[in-house]
Amino acid sequence: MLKPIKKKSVSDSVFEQLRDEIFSGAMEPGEVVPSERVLAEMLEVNRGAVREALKRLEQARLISIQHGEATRVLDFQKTAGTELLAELLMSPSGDLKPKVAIGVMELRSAIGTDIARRCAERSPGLGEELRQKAQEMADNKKDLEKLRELDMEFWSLMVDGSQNVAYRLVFNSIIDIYEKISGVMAQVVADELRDVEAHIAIADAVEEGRVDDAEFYARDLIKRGEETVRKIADRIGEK
Amino acid sequence: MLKPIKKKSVSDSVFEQLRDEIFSGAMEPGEVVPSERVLAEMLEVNRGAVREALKRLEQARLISIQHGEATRVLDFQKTAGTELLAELLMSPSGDLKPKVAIGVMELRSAIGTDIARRCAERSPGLGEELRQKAQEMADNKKDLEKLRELDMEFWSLMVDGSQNVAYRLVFNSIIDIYEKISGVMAQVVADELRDVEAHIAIADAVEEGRVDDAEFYARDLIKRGEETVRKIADRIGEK
DNA sequence: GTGGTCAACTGGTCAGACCAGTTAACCAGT
DNA sequence: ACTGGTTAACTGGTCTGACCAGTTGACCAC
Repeated sequence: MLKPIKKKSVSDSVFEQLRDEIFSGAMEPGEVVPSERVLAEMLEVNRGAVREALKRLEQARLISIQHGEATRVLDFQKTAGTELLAELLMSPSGDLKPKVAIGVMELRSAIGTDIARRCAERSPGLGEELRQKAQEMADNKKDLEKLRELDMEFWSLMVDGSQNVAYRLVFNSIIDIYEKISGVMAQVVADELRDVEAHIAIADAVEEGRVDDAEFYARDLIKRGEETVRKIADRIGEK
Repeated sequence: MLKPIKKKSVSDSVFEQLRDEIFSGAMEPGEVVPSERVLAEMLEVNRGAVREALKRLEQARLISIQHGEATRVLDFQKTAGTELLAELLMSPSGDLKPKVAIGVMELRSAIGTDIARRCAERSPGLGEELRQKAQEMADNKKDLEKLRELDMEFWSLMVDGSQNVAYRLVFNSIIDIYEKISGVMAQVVADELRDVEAHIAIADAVEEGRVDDAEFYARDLIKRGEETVRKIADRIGEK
């Protein structure tokens, strides 16, 4: 199928180039970034475009800008938020970093279990809607990509039910990853996607406010993807 | 003590103003943002300053910009990452939103326990350093602010030890909150800060690779702050 | 040594022009 | 009635070139 063409503006390119330099370690924390005028000259673009890119890098906590002083690279590992996870997961060449991938799956497990618990605690009324979503999954058992979408919606409901904005924001960053590498992801969590019974079990537990059960079923479900990723990473590590 | 003066640039002001409009709901998801030229005129600033602010909002996933089309407000609850937690926690007037605060503490609990476990699993060598940090805490039992800093360093070591970038990024966002409201925070987690024994117990568990113990002690330690915040929030809710 | 001055950086702001993509209304031609 | 081309009026994207405003360090006078 045809897809919309991604346009890249000049400031986007500047942003990406500097971001990759920082992620790759070519520009180290504390190092000074060339001045805006110099950067503009080096990249053969307007200073305004450079400034826009620098503002974005600053917003992403990758650099520190101070009027009058030189702009410096920050240690993004100590300052950035989860919104950078997806970009961090992918090396500039396009393949995934195994260690980061494992980390993401662990994060997913850590919050996923508590999301289920809080949802059961605070929003038992969502049980019915959750079960419907699970039923939809049962009706689409063959289309892995569709399943992935439905599973995402299932969990999105749960996150809403947990009534926790912090979880919501972390969830957003994880979903961001899912959508950027949906093909790989659907494979990795295929086991989870196909287990409609587990989804229903969670829905029932939520509906009846059985917080421990909701957490238990969620943990049991989520851990599979984590283990799959770990196995794949190990295999890559052996090479 | 004297503090450095915070300077605010024009584009910062534009950014904050629009961000608050979005956070407060005054600008709803899907709504169109006035065009750059109009915004510049309304705010009586240069268009370049407006563009820089819009680029930052775009990076923060609060708006969507498309060449030729109108710029639109996104549903930040469905797109933003954890870097916005601190800003989201504080209402424009300056006080804290109880519901968000509870959410942050739950997130802290969810990842904190697994951080301890992974640290014990992957970096038992850190045990000694952790114990030293705990000892430092014992030496500064009276200075709550100092304790808070040391506790932060203790946990930062643990996050390093967990060898999980995803946890690191979430941790960064939480620390960001700690530092923006350090006074309040030190009070809320005072119980945790003063319990040096618990910190040492975790350090020992890490050193000997006792993953379950590390997790258990961490959970026991962290849950106190969570409960404190919940109590305070309940008290506010009663009013 | 203290404090003033100045030049040479840095980033911040600005006005005004033009390029480029999107949309909708209009207008052929089929 | 539909298709496709044209045009005008938006939108954001890029650019030039200027000036304002902090920071630093070298230099100088007291």
